[in-house]
Amino acid sequence: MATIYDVARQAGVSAATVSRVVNGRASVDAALTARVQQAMRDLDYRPNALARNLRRQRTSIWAVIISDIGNPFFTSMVRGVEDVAQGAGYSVVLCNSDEDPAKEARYVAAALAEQMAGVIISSTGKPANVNRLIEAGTPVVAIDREVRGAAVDSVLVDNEHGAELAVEQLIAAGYQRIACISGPRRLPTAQQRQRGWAKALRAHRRPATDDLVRYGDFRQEGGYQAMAALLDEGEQPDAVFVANNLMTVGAMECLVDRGIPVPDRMGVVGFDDIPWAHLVRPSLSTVVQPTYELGRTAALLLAERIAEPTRPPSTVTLRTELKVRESSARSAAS
Amino acid sequence: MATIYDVARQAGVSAATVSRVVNGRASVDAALTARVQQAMRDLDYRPNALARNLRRQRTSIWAVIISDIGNPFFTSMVRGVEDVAQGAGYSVVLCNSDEDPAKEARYVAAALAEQMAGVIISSTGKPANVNRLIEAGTPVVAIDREVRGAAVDSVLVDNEHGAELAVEQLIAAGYQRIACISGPRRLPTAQQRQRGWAKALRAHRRPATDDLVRYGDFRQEGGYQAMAALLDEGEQPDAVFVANNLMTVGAMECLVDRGIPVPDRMGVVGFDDIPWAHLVRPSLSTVVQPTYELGRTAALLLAERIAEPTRPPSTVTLRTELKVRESSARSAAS
DNA sequence: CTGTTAGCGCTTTCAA
DNA sequence: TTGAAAGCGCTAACAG
Repeated sequence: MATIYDVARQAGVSAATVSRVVNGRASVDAALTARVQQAMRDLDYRPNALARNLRRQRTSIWAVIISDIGNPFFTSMVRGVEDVAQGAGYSVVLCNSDEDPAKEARYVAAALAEQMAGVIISSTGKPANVNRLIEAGTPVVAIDREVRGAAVDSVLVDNEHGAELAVEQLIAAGYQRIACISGPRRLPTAQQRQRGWAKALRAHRRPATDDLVRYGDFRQEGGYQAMAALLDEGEQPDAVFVANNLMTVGAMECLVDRGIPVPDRMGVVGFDDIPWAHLVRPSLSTVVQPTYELGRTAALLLAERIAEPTRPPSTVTLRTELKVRESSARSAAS
Repeated sequence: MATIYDVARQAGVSAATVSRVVNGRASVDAALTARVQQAMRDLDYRPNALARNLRRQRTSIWAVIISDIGNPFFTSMVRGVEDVAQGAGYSVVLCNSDEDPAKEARYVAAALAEQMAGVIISSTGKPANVNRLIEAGTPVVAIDREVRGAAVDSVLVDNEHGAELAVEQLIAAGYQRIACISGPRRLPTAQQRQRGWAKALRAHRRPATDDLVRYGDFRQEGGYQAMAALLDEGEQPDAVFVANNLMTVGAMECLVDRGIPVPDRMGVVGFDDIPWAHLVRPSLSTVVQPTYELGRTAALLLAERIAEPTRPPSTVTLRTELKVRESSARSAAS
């Protein structure tokens, strides 16, 4: 690999001049600029970002640490981040923590060691990881999941309200015993959605007892098992609110396997959409989150924090919306 | 951020000794080691990877450049890569080229500038990008998509054979005019799958003419449009082989919208599975790829190439398997 | 406008 | 076993 000195020699100038040309700096003589550019082409010169970053004490890469790359939720979120990042001159790399705090810790350590310019993180729930970033002075924005015990810019959605909407709809459709498949207890999103479920039920004087709740892992398999548990353990719900998209798919799968017709014998509403929700039969009613906007907003916030590191952290909460499809619209009352 | 010199001062040793401790090097006196470790803890010292990498002339990060993070195909592939990488002491970052050669070029440039230890790439089809890596001496492995015009380690699947299996099954089920929704013309995977379709048809003396082929973009929307075109332009196929998973979903969507019953009036087989293929009604028959294994194998190949940079490139081809579900199993002959 | 010089933080000879 | 010193490739003062 050619270095800046090779280029300098070839062009008959100093390394500083090459550096100026590379960085489009102030008035370098046109003739020299041309010579340098020619030399760079001849030598196929590529600046070594490692050296540059070391010297500058900053990089131009953002890390997005997501908790499950298998969740389509993140697909469009990442696009939102990328679009903003690119406009602001940053590259984005994705790190998949797979809901594993240890894996997340490794990526946080890497982001720190590599002096990443900023981090957007959908936390697995360990505030320690986020705090490590903050203490080291790395600009960071929490996305999707609030991080308790860390003063950090955050972009969230109104989880509780979205869950209420979902349950209200099930109630309006005439369902009586509405269960909840919640997520990992440590995750605020799961807690908030479960709380929304309970709140809506209580508002209508319906039971919102523990035996109507099961906890999954936010994966398809977890949804399947939670649904099975609900069915097997004699609670006899006639509807279920599922706190995340992948688990909703799993729950549906279970219902299909058991031959329980949806929505007639079981109403289903899930939190967060899936791109093919309407292809599934019956099509899935879901609480839709503005995923792209979530990513965009987080990126904007990150850019602002980088520009102004000392300003107090802010939280943006985006609205969710209920999309009623077939799975929650019973044709006949029970 | 504390530097190695801060630690050295605090522990009353030289920076070299700290470095030795950090890197677990040869015999450093036990007492000194203890003092250094204490100092590191006191100062919350984290080695600066930029400086280290600059000095060592290598990093411990692999970049995986994928063409569409929205495709579940990549989810499990990435897990395969991560599992091997971690065992070998590397971190993995994901870059989403979004099927855009320009975006891909940017990530290749970044990988080069950041002196990434290796790259696994599902190419958008521009050999130039891959060649840039090879010429710069960066270890690289092509995954899923062969790169023509580049001598590179590759992990592929038997696309042509998988497509043949799919079409054979449609023929066996009694379908007569079997269309093909192929992918971007520039992509070898699309070409190979289309070729497999044609080969199977010819083997049975069936027409495999151009008017039975439409080209999508490997996205859901493209599949929808291609299906619509097939329907609207008077070809009247009674079955369709779709060259990728997302497009299969789009095609199904179109069929639902048009009220065309699958598999009775239209048989469908797609290439590459989706995690919820059996939830869709009718459930989707697909050619299944060993995605996790694909990732694993690519990672293994990359590790080997890093260890032995001069060995000739090798290509590993993995087998596909046909999973027959409802969408290709017509109950009554036409 | 251009070149000289001094590091960024780390590792690695080379001596002691 | 330990330390001093050089230098990875680049940028940013500072002179000229």
